Amino acid sequence: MPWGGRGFGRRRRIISFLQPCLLVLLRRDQAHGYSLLDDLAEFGFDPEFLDPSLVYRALREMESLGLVTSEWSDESLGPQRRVYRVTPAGEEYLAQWIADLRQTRREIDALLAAYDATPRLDKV
Amino acid sequence: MPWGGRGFGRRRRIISFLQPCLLVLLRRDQAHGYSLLDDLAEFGFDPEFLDPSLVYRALREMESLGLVTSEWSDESLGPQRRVYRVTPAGEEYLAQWIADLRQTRREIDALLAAYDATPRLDKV
DNA sequence: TCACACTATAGACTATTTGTCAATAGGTAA
DNA sequence: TTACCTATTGACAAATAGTCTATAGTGTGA
Repeated sequence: MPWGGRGFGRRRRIISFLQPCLLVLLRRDQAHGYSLLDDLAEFGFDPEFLDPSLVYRALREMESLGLVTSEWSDESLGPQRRVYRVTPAGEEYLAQWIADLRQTRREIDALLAAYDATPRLDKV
Repeated sequence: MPWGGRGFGRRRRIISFLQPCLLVLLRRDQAHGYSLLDDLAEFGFDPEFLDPSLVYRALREMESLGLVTSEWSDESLGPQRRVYRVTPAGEEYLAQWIADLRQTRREIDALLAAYDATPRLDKV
């Protein structure tokens, strides 16, 4: 065959928006999953419709990658909390992620510009 | 159970960047899959690494949704081409998609702003 | 005239990511 | 002792993305 499959190669996708948002919040201050659930509203997540398991899963996955660490804390009332904080590796990773998002932003801008440059025929 | 799963609810995801890009290109002028492969470079896709099957699949899926229509054309040399064009429904859908991307852009901006506002401790 | 390259489309399969749903458990207040 | 809020986890299903292979027409050069 001439070239075979190629996919997107090295190209990173636009999403996994949740994880960088969590890292940015944790960078400000260590926190536990349940509180982050509300803090995410800052980035457009509606706490009312965001399933907590998505947040917990994202945190555990980042921990498995060494981007955050956690420890149990029972300083508060109610059930124990797992408190997360960002590691130096997490800082590095986030920096890349941010660079990626800036690129993504440029690509979205390119699409929006192209859209705006071609007026809809039935509206002219 | 108190609330049960909630996911992101109605929230549309950021991706499927490919499909809106294709619609924007087709809105400019009808085209066939293979030529779109190169045109996508405008939006940051590297034609060298973009697997053609992704483009064809996206086009067929959009056709099944009634966003585009296609017809065979053998006006050219070489194998037959399936030429696509946008339907009014596709126009409507794209308009929503664009609105969505503007929102996405705002959310990315919010994240970037939050990131920039919190200097990295070990670099202060 | 055969091999090869290029244009063009399609299908099957895998992997990854997202989203849903249910379970568990400590504490408080009625 | 029931109901409710905080808090975390796991299993599973659905959707999306990515890889690889197959097919086929046409032109070019050995």
